[in-house]
Amino acid sequence: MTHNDPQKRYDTIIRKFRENNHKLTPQRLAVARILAKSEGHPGVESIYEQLKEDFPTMSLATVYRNVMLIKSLGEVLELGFPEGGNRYDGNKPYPHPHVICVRCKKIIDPNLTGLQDLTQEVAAASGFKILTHRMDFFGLCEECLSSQDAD
Amino acid sequence: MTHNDPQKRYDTIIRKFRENNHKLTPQRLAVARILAKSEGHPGVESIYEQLKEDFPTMSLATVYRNVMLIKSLGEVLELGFPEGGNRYDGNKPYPHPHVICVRCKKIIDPNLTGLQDLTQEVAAASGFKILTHRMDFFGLCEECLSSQDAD
DNA sequence: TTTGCTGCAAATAGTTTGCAGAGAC
DNA sequence: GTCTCTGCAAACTATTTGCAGCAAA
Repeated sequence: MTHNDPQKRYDTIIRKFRENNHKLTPQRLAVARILAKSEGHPGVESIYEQLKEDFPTMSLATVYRNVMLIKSLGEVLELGFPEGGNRYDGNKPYPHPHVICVRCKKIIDPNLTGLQDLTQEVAAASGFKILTHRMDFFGLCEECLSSQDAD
Repeated sequence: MTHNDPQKRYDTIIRKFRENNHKLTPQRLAVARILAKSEGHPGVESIYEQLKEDFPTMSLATVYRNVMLIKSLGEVLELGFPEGGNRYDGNKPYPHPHVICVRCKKIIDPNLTGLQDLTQEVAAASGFKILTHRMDFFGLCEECLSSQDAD
């Protein structure tokens, strides 16, 4: 429930690449490495910035394509936002609650002990066959609460 | 908890308009009327289509501006989606769970009895001051389950 | 050698904005 | 009469796509 081993996650993603006959390019492996740890739930722009150091010619389009590829393999959870700037979690690629700071955009995984699975109840109440879900809590993190300066 | 009286919701929105010195144009009132009942959680495009009958010159920009105005008055809940096509609920303009059909895009409000408020627990677990939340369940509605034809 | 990948630039689509005329009050 | 609102079209921005050259296997 806490944090998975980034190395194991990385190995799993690479295995999926091989199983599906995708070539192991340096750029692709680098994207996988960042998603495997997914520190801070990075966005495409953040991944791009991290990679530009090692790959000066790196293109944003390549980041998009590889993140989408890994998503299509079921190895990254995409947190899309209507305002744009999607965020990714390749460390825990299954639905789970998130807490999002509306000021600094930090995203963390809360440790909820008493969270029963609502899926059964929702299915019964709605008649739907539930496939997935999304649970986001928005607020201010401790840091942003302390520094209650202006915007 | 079920459905609010559209007339009362409409009156509330109009009152907010007056209180904040916004002019009561026919287009604005028409948007408010549709949001007050919010049947099926309409999107901007849907509102636009409904209004074009009465206002042949109606512009999409006007719908956007008035929906945003009503949102800024706290009288409509915006359900934004990363794929675009935001949906609105002016009948229950406060956070509540939604069940969304991934095929026909229907959105309903499930009647969840045993839903304790997780906000307290999330706040304790994360240190955040929680301001709002979003809870979406995605799946297939009964109609789409029955007609299991192709896409 | 073959096939898929990358980088660049152009295209896309939902939403927002500038501006001039129209309308609420 | 004043000031906001509307309608139109252009702008905006995150993301996607076409294409030619390049690299993995």
